[in-house]
Amino acid sequence: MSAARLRIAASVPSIGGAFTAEDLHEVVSAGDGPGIGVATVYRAVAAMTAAGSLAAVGARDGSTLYALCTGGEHHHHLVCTGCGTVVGIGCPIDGALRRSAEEAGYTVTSHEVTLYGLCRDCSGKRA
Amino acid sequence: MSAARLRIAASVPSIGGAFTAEDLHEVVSAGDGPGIGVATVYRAVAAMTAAGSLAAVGARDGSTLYALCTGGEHHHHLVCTGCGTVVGIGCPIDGALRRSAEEAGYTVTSHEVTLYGLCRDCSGKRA
DNA sequence: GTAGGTGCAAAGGATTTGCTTAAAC
DNA sequence: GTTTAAGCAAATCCTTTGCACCTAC
Repeated sequence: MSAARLRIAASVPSIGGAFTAEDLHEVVSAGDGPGIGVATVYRAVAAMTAAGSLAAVGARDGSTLYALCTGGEHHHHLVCTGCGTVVGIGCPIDGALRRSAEEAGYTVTSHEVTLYGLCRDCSGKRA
Repeated sequence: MSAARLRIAASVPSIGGAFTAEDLHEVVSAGDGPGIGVATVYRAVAAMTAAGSLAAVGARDGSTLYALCTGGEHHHHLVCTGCGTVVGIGCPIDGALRRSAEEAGYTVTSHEVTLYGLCRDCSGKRA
């Protein structure tokens, strides 16, 4: 792995939640050392998404939101719309739903599930 | 409702499935009468989405996919990746999942669920 | 020595916005 | 007569790509 990708990978956890490519580029560029190009950030994000360590968790103002993702078993994400923190959640696409889809003649090949809400802190601040 | 919106609304069912704004503009422009601007199509789509008669059902090549949506009760969509046909499905976000989110300190405010698969026809063609 | 990655800048595409004109109530 | 929307074009924004250079194996 190259130095640029290492720096990018190291910057992701410091954001602590969902981020856009622009956010990430900003954080990476804020660090020391030479500048890192936007294209490199996009390429790294694409690579990490393909590798399963990042996941797209929605969009904000037309740009894609990404978040750190445990590469483990199948799950989805719950994003706090207040602060951007993300937690993993189980997959709600169970046998019954899949079966009803098959009764309609469909073979389900993939699915996307994302929940949005407020975390404890943001919920409290809002009250 | 204006003539342009009427023509746009009338064109949507003729597509018979998911479509991009560009698709819709093409179909609308293919009809008789004067041309309809791209901006008008986007404005109409936004209005119909806000009204609940259209829904965003994913993306294709960076452009948003829309589909006709019964404005009725809460549901989600299953999109055929072969031909673009869309069927409504029940919401799998049940009490258990919501409760587990609340145990994590989150108040769920909204969610997105989209399934992708192959309809009977496309599944057959593929075999 | 070669393959892959980087940086910069430019290209590409989708969507939005400004402004003037036309239509509806 | 006023308000709302259309139409056209330009602008904006996110993302991808081309290309020359550099680094690592």
